[in-house]
Amino acid sequence: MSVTIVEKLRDNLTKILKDAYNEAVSAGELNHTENLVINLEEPREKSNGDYSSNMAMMLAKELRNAPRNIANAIVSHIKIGGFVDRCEVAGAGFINFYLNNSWLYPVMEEIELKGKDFGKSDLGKNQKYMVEFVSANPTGPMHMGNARGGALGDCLAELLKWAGYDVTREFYINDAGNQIEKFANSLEARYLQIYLGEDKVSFPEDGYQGDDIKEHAKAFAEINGESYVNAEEKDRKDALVAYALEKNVAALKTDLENYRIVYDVWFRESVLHNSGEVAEVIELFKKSGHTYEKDGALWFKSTDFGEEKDNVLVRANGIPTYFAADVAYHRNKIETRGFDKVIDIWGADHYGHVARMKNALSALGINPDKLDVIIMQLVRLMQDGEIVRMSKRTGKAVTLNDLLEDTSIDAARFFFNMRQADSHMVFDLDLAVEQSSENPVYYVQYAHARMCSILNLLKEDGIKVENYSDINVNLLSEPQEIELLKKLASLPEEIKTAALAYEPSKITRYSVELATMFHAFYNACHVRGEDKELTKARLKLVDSTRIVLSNVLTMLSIDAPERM
RNA sequence: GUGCCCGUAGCUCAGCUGGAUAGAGUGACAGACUCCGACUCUGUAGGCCGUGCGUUCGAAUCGCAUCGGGCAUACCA
Repeated sequence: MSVTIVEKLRDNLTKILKDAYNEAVSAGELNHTENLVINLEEPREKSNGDYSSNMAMMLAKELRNAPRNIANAIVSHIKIGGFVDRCEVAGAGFINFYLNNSWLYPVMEEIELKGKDFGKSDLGKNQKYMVEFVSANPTGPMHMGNARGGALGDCLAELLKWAGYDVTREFYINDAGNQIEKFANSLEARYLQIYLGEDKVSFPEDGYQGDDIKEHAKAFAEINGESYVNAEEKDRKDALVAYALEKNVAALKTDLENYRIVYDVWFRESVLHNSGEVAEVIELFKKSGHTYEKDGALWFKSTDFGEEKDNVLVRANGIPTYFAADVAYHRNKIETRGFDKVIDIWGADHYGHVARMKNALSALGINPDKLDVIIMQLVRLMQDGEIVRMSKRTGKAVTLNDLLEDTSIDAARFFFNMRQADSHMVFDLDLAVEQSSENPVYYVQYAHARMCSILNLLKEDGIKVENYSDINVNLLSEPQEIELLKKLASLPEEIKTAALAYEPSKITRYSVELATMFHAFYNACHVRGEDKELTKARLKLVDSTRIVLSNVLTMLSIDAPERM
C-alpha cells in the first residue's frame, strides 16, 4: 500500500533534520552520536510552526551541550526550499518548521484515487484477529451492557479491518452449565403450572422471573400439549430447553442484525463439552502439575502464578466449571483455529477473570499475550434524573430493543462509541431519545447532507467535480480550507492509532471534528457563485470531504444521508 | 482488607510514546442569513488538571503516598 501524504511529509522532515545534524557534525560544530532519535510533533500553538522537533533537548545530555546551541547548529545547516518556508529555534531549544501548503494539496488526489478505500492501510499485515463480543446469556434478552459491548465490538472489528487485519466476529453461546439448569427449572415450573395450577407447582427461588419464560412455556404447550407433564423430568427439561434456546438464539441474532451487527461465527459452549475439548483441557491441567484435589473438587493452583486464590476446575459433583470450559474455548481459538490475536470484550464485572484466564493459558503452554481483554465499564442508565436498575430478574430491565425503539440505531451506535471503553458511562436515556442537535450524530449527518446538497445544486448548474489534475489547488488558501485539508490528510494515521489502541471512539470523535471543520468552512467560504476556478477548487474540496466523512460513517455502520 | 477503573470548566468528556499560553461539546451571555439547508456559524465568560511529595531542562501525562466515587474478590456465568 502506498505511503500517505502525512507519512511522506514526516519522512522528508526527518531526513532534513538528520542531514543537517550530520553536516553540523562534519563541520565540527557538534559531537557525533550513534543513537540519534528524531521526534516530530505538531505544536498545539500555531505560532510555533506546523511541525516541531525536540531533538536538541533529547540530545543535550549525550552531546554535553546546551539545547539551544545544538538546535542553532542544526538549523544553520537546514536548506530552505520546497514545502519548507522557514525553520527557527524557539523556547528551550525547539526546532520549528513553518510550511507552505504544497505538501498538503495532493491529499485530494489520494482521495480521488482511493475513493471508498481512503483511510485503509496494511498496518495489520493480514494477521488473523478475532473479536468476541456481546456473548449475552441466551436465557433472556440483551441489556444495556450488551448494547454498549455490541456497538464497541462491532466498530472495533471494522476498525481493525480498515487497518489491515483479517478479522472474525464471534458470538459465544453459553448453552451449557448452571444457568441453563436454572433456565430449564424455570421453564419446567411455568410449563407445569399451566396444567397443574400455579398453587400446585412452586417456582424455583433462583429462577428467571421474566415473562419471556412464561411465553416460552405457553408456546411450547401449544405445540406439544400436556404430553410432557408425565414424561421423565430429564426428557421434559431437555425438550423445553431445546425449544426455548433455539428461539432465544434466533431472537439474539435478529436483534443484533437490527443493530447492524452480523457475526461470522456463532460458537456454542456445548460443542466444547461434546467434542471432549473440556475433558482434554482438564487432563492437560493435571499434566501441567498445577492442580490438586480438595473437598472432592479439582483445583487449578492459580497461586503458583501470583494470584490470591486457587480456582475450581471440576466441581465436587463432577461437572466442570465455566472457568474450565472457557479455558477450553480460548485454547480452541488460539491453538485449534490459529488466531494470532483474540480480543474479548468483557464487562467490568468479569474483571477478576482476566488474570485467571491468562495464567491458565500459561499453565497449558499457550502464549497469554495472544489474548487481549478489553474491560468495558458498566453502563448506568439514567432516566428522569434517577438511576434505573438493570436486572434480568426484575423483568423490568431496559433491553436493547427498548433502547432502539426509543432512539435511532445511528444514535445508539454513535453514543456508545463516544467514550472509551474504560469510562464509567452514564447513559442518559432522555438525552439519547431526544433527536436533536444535542446528539452529535445528527450534527455529523447534517454535515454530510449539506455536502451532498452543494454537490447536487452545482450539478444542476452544470458544474461537476473535476479531476485533481484539472484543478488549480493553490486557490485554496483560506485558513478554514487548509484546516479541513489537514484533517482529511490525517485520517489514515487516525485509523492506525485507533486500531492499535483498540479505540473506535477516536474515530467517532474524528467524525465530529471533521464535521465541525466543514461547517466552519461552509460559513466562511462560498462554493457557488464564486470565480469559476475557485468554485471548481472548492467543489473538489467538498467532494473530497464527502468521501472521507462517508468512509468514516460507513466504518461505524452509521447512515450517511444525502438529505435529512 | 486486597486488586482494577475513574477523578480535567456548572454538566458530559478530549488531551497521542512527558513539551511551549490545558482543549471541545453542552449550558449561560452577546451576535450572524434579501447569499450554496440556521439540524449552522462567530464571540465572551468559566480551570490550585482531587491532594501532597518525587523523577526531569519541562509533569494533566511517569513514580510513590493519600482522599473521594465505581467494580470485583463464588464448587455463578
